[in-house]
Amino acid sequence: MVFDNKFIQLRVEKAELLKKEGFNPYSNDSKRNTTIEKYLNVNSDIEFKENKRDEKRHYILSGRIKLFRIMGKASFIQIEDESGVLQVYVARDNLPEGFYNNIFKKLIEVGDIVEVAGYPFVTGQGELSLHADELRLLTKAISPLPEKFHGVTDKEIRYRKRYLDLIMNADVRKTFKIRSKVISLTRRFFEEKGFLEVETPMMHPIAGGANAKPFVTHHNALGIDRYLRIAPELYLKRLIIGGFEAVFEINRNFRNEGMDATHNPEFTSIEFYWAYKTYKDLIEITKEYFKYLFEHLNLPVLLPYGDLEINFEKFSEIPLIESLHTIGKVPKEIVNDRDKIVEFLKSKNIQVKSDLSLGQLQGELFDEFVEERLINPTFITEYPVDISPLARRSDENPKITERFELFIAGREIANAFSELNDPVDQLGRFEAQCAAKECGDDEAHDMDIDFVEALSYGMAPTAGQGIGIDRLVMLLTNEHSIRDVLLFPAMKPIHTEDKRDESHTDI
RNA sequence: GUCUUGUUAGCUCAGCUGGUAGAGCACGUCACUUUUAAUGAUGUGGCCGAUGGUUCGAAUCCAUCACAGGACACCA
Repeated sequence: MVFDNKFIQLRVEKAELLKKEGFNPYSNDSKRNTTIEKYLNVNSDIEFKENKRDEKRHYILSGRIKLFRIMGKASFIQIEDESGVLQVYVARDNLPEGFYNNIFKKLIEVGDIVEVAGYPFVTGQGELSLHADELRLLTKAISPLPEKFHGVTDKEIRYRKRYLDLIMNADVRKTFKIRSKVISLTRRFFEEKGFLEVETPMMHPIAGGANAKPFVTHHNALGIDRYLRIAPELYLKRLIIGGFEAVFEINRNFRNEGMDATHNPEFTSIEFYWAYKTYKDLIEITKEYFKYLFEHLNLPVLLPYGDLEINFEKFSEIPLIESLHTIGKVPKEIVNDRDKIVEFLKSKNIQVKSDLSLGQLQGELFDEFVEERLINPTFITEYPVDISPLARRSDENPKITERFELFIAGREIANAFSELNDPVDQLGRFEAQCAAKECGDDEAHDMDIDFVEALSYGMAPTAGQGIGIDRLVMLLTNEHSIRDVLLFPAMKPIHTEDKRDESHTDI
């Protein structure tokens, strides 16, 4: 049974007793007329009043009981609502005859949600409190809360029962409020710039726009498989072709890959596309975007992140090949020589597939020696074309693309480029990806002939960018696991899924 | 996927080289009308993650599994 725990049984009995006494343990008639935060602000003058109280003021507040201190004929309880914590003084003689001894002390406890009415006063210890003349149970909690001092610290419980984590840990609520603000500010920033928010499909016939393994689902009516999207890119570009000149989408992507501190199977990104612009313009708007976030979130430009301090006034820009030498300390003479790179990697005990191209090997060098050293915001530019199947070639050097990735605290935060709009080139790149797939690269792009056809109608020169919102929020909230910025991170089921699998077959 | 650490009361945690399972909080009972994790007294509470094995005897040793944390690998 779900409720066979003895502590729960006791509480269920209390709920029954309350019903017998004529009190609904789940009443639906809250009369709350202010929040705790407002109450504390409005009554901050009470300490200067005579007797440190004002019996003429009267408020009704609600919240969950977090602490319960009974001292004979009077008690202090602490209640918490979304806005804050309030101490309430509850004395026998201020309540109806018998209520304090028989109901309050016996049947109401930590975890319950109550409504209190009374006037403001300041205690001998100097805490602005509420002097209650009425106390009512709104909701009985039949499961006891975790320990009042340590709370829940077990990560497994915190992620699986996020509601408990939120009840017990005020900072967790704060983190998710910041997350919400980041998304709201992001939306506002791009709207103010004239971008149009759009929604493109989450179920794709071809999983394109990134290199990743997709989740597969099935459409019964059509009898066909669909892929949960790994990126919205190819749809957003179709909209640019259609004549929208600035679009963005903030939404979930799904990638069927491993889970760790920076990867969750579903994650949120913003992608935006801007016609008649280049990746150079994106560097500028990205700097502006960060400035906007920092101003509106009141964050210091020298942002602490773990042991690091990141300077958000110090954005720098460096081409990938150059960074290999200047930041990664890879000998200058080898970075453009395929064989020498292979030899170098071997000497460092790094295993790579034998058939990698020069561009791919340069990417390996970057991942290995440069990425983790990029602490202050750094735009790495001019990516090799072989690792950028959707980016426009540089006019000066067809081997590299007009692309950048933004790295902060050793992590990729954004990926952007001037978009490839030559349909013939795009077709060729898809074909190369397909060849790679034949050779065992199961994350290479699939051919999307419909997209190539769309391009053939002409896409204005366009720049586009994706930003990982989860990792951005991690950075801004000083969290080091993606699970701490996702309300409900993916977790393995506790019980075996045998039954589920059986029922699955007859769909 | 590999390595590593953990899983004991509702929660936070002890439990040594194997010998009848412990504390604090919470809960029950009693006392207490200005406390701040209130306090004092007293009591209840456990399939020691699961399954096997070794042993006269296992929370403890061994193996397998499950879940979680960390590191690495994979992953642009």
